[in-house]
Amino acid sequence: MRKLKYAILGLINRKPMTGYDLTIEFDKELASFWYAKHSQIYPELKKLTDENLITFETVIQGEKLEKKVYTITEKGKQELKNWILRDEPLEPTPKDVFRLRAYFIELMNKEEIIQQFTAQLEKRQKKLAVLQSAMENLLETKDISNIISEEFGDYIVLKGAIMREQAYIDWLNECLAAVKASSYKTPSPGL
Amino acid sequence: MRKLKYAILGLINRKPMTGYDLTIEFDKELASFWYAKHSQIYPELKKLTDENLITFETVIQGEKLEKKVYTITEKGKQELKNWILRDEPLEPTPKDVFRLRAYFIELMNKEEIIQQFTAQLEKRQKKLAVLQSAMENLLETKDISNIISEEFGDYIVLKGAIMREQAYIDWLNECLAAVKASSYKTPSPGL
DNA sequence: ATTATACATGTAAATGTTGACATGTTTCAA
DNA sequence: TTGAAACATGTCAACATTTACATGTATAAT
Repeated sequence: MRKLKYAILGLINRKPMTGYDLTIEFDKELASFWYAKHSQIYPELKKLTDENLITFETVIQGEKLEKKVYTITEKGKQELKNWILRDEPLEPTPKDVFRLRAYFIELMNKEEIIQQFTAQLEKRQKKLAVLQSAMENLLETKDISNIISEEFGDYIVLKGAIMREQAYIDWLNECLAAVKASSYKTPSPGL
Repeated sequence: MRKLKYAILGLINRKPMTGYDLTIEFDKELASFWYAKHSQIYPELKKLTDENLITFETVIQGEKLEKKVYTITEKGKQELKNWILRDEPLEPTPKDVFRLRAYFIELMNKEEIIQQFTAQLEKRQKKLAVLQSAMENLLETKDISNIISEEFGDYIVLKGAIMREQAYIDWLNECLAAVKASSYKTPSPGL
């Protein structure tokens, strides 16, 4: 599968980067659809170098701090272009711990259900707000008129992330409304 | 983390099951938010048994086929109830290979983009249709009026899956509309 | 009768991922 | 000037997950 391979190849293809830059990029720009820890990135960079898909140049930062700036090779570009056009079957739906808890709703009483769903809703709303302000910023600073551009790629995945979060929030609100409307009364313990 | 532990505990809490039953359950009922292969399930059942969270009874099916029917213990129920009320921070957004490809849109030309997004749209629409017919069936066969019930749990996660797929489809349609409306012309090769 | 499919349970090697350990430099603010 | 935060690169053990290997029974249709 080697998905991390293509995530890294795609990023380095955009512009030469260090392992540290990749780590930041995964945390910031790709966070809404991919992530990787530095402990996974550095070994993968070594592997890609061994496979001649990337090369690096050691650059001295300041007095003595060495960093490795990686650049994609022709071979790397070919593999990347080959991957991007592959038509693969739909992945299994990703795991979601909150939905797993929601499925086992029979283990909670009405108050606990409302508490759980409300807490989740608040977290999701905060996340949505962050995405929306990122979108405002993107629209102010980037030109997305050319669909064959990194900027348009940035735009559509952010748009997708906002729509996904909104749908999650809509679902949580629907669940909360149904639960609150329910006449089921939690038996008072000890009465 | 041991998330599979709680998925299994929750299912066995609903009713006693074999490892095979769990495998089917993950593939069918839980597919929209969890999954596990039998090669992961059997060792986990062994572990949960060692931890006294479940016990099993060997049942003979037909002449000699042995199956192990697992039942949750009191200790298992306690751990499950404890887990369901835990308030944990939002998980990182799940990885999504299609969004990763979409992000690197600059690697495709207009025709390729339309082809990729259309193919994805068709797959998602088929998936949505499956979910919608599952919902029709659920509403016909199950009573979801009691919110503290397995049936209501089944209902809300299915509702959530439908809303999530619809949002994905809406996003794909928006992307396709933007791409098709774009005046950017792919340079004809060789002219 | 035979055969395909579903039922049933496991293990082992490889791969993917996380969390902790380990080390050192540079920059900026107090 | 000193201390915190950011910059920078790595390894290792443990855990999670997949793929392949491995075996056998029961049932239903042909």
